Amino acid sequence: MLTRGELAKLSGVNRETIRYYERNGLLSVPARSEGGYCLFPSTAVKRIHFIKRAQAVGFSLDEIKTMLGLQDTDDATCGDVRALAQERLADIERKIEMLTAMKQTLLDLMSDCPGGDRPINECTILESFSNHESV
Amino acid sequence: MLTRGELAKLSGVNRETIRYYERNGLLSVPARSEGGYCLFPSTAVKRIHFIKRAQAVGFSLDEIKTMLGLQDTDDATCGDVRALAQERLADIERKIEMLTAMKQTLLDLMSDCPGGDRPINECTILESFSNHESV
DNA sequence: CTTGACCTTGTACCTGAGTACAGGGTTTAT
DNA sequence: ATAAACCCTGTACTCAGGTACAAGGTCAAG
Repeated sequence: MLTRGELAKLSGVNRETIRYYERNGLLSVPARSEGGYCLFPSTAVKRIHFIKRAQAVGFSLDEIKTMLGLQDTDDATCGDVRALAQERLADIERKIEMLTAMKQTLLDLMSDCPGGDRPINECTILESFSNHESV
Repeated sequence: MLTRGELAKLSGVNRETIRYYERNGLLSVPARSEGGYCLFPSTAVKRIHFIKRAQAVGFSLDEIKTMLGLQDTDDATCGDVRALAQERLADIERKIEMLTAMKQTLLDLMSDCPGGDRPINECTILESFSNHESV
C-alpha cells in the first residue's frame, strides 16, 4: 500500500493532482491507516499511467473516467471503447482540416507579399486584414 | 459608428465578449459619444470575424493580438509581417504534426482492436493504456 | 416626462486541469 | 522527547476565454 506522496512519486504526478483525481472519481476512494493516512493499492500507479497515456492521445478526464468505468463493467464491450476512440479521431481530424485550411490561407497571403523593407502600409498581408482602427 | 450592442449583434458574439476583447487589447479603445457610450468603427466587425476565424484553428487570443498589433506599428516592414506569418505557419505545422501523431496512435489502437461485442477485458485499446511504460 | 430599451462600470462566476497554501495531525529518526 | 518530514482537510488560486449580474446613466417613443 502507498501513501499519497509515494503514489505521486511512483506515478510521476503532483501529489495535488492525485487529490484532484480522487475528487473527480478517477481514483477509487482510498483505504485509511490508523492515523488517517490514505492507503492506495499499488495498482493505482498503473491507473494513473493509464490516465496520462489516454490524455496524451486527446481524451478528456471525463472520457477517461468513462473508460475506467467500462473496465469495471462486466457487460461493456470493445465496441463501447471503440466508439469513444472514433469520436476522438473525428475530433482530431476536424482540427487537422481547420489547421490545414488556415495554413493555406497564410501561404497564399505570404506568396502575395514580397516582404523585405517595404513599408507596412504597402503590405498585402495586413491589407487582407484590412482594418484601419487607430492605436 | 456602432455601439457595443450593435457590434455584438453584427459580429455574432456576446456583448460581454467585446468588453473582454477591449480589456485585453484586441480591440482598440473605442471613441465615446456625448453620453459616454462606446462608439466602434464599423471595421471592428471585420476584426472580430478575424479573431474568431483565427481562434477556430487554435490560435490563442495573445497570438491573435500580436498579429493584429502589427498594423499599429509604424516602423514595421513587410518583412516583419512576413516573419510573423512565418512563425504562425511554423506553429500551425507543429500543431498539425502533433495532431497527426495523435491520430496515428488512435488508428493503430483501433486497428488492433476489432471492436464489436468482445468483452472489455479483451480490449486491446484499454490494454495498451494499461501496459506501456512510456507516454 | 415617463417608460423601456439600451448603455456604463465593476466585480463575481464558469469550465478544465490542475497547483498552492494554511493550519493542523502523524510518523520516524535522533 | 523532540524536530523533521511527512500527511490530513479545506479553501483559494492559476490560466484562457469568456459569461452574468447589479447599480446606475442615457436615449427615443409615446
